[in-house]
Amino acid sequence: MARPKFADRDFLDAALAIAAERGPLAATVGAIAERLGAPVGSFYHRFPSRDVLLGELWLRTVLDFQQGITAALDAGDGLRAALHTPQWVRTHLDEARLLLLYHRDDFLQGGWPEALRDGVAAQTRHMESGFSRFARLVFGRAGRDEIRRAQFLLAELPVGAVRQHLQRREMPPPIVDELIRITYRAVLDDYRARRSR
Amino acid sequence: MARPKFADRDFLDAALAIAAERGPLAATVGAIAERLGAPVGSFYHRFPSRDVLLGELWLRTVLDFQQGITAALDAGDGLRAALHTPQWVRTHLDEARLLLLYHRDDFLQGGWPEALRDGVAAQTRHMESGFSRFARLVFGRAGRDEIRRAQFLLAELPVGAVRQHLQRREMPPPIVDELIRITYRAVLDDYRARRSR
DNA sequence: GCCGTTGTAGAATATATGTTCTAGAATATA
DNA sequence: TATATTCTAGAACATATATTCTACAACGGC
Repeated sequence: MARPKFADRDFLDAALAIAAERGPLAATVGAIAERLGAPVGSFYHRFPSRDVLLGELWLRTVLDFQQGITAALDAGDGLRAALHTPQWVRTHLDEARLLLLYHRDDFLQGGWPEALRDGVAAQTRHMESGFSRFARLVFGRAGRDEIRRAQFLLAELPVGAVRQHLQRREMPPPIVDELIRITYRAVLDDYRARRSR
Repeated sequence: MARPKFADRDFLDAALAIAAERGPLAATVGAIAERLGAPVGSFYHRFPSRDVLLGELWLRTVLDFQQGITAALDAGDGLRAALHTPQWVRTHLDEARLLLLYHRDDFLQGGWPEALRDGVAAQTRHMESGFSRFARLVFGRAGRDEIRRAQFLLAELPVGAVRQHLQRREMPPPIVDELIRITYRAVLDDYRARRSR
């Protein structure tokens, strides 16, 4: 066989760099190949379509991100799970821009490629089970209200607090963690107060 | 002059409907004209470019949104300002999707058209002065830390809490306002506790 | 050393989309 | 009524981009 000059990973990494810099739309097949010094033919030798490449990029990124949250939940530490987002963002600025500044579907021209459907569905399930676990961990049960609060503490709050810094391509300052801590405690206290009434 | 069949507003509204439904990318000149039953020639008779149309759409929407926050600040009611987002979202679902689910620049192909630069700069200033006013209102001063907290309470928190509902095209339920209230109070209390130490 | 396989290389193709151009209809004003 | 102006109408054009196609180079096994 011929000596491969480029690996799958190279294309994924190039796409990540471009997407983090100028948005996922800028990650065209031409731009990716050019950044790598590769011909577009080589691209299509590895990936059946641009959608598959970007889909895989999104998936590998979100899985890496979720791993930290899952680990915190395994350790029974809800606050650490909520603080994982700013932490992860600090060590994965490019990936974080990709993941937290855009929607899943902004990456794709068509819908999700058949080959990735299962992966995306599994990711969704994993995320939802994370919310349930969190709810049970900190609220003691996982009813509708508890899950909604879990989504808030685990996702909306940390992502919201981090967004403006991602947009400026800067690391989230400590005040971000502080705001998350304050809110985390307040929502828990409120829940307990409500229960005991 | 010939009888106009279409007004500027018609094109803006058509673009809004399409963008709210399928994202700003789907608001192509062709799609907008088709939705209106207008020829593309008529489009370019009114707007010098697609970027100008989408830029104007974004501007008119954000100005409408900000008005409610400004009114609340005028009335000296910080909590109402923070709760304005879910309120406004409930009565402006399409506009809210446009504004809160996408970035300013996702609308445009090129940069901001010269004609809109001033408007955007004015909007930015208005927003920043809103944060300052809020900081002074609820914290008593507008230093770096107070402004950061203001951004959190006025923008990141409410927008974050509302996002998942926008994505599902549903009205934010009351729990959203509840979470905002809880967090609002907690951040204020924390600030006062910190000051008195 | 020959051949099939794997990959590089980049030209060619198809399509989508923003923009311009040409033609003609409707209306106000003279 | 004649004419300039404002629009409608949609074909024509340019460009960007995903994808396919053809040619060839490197390497492993025979």
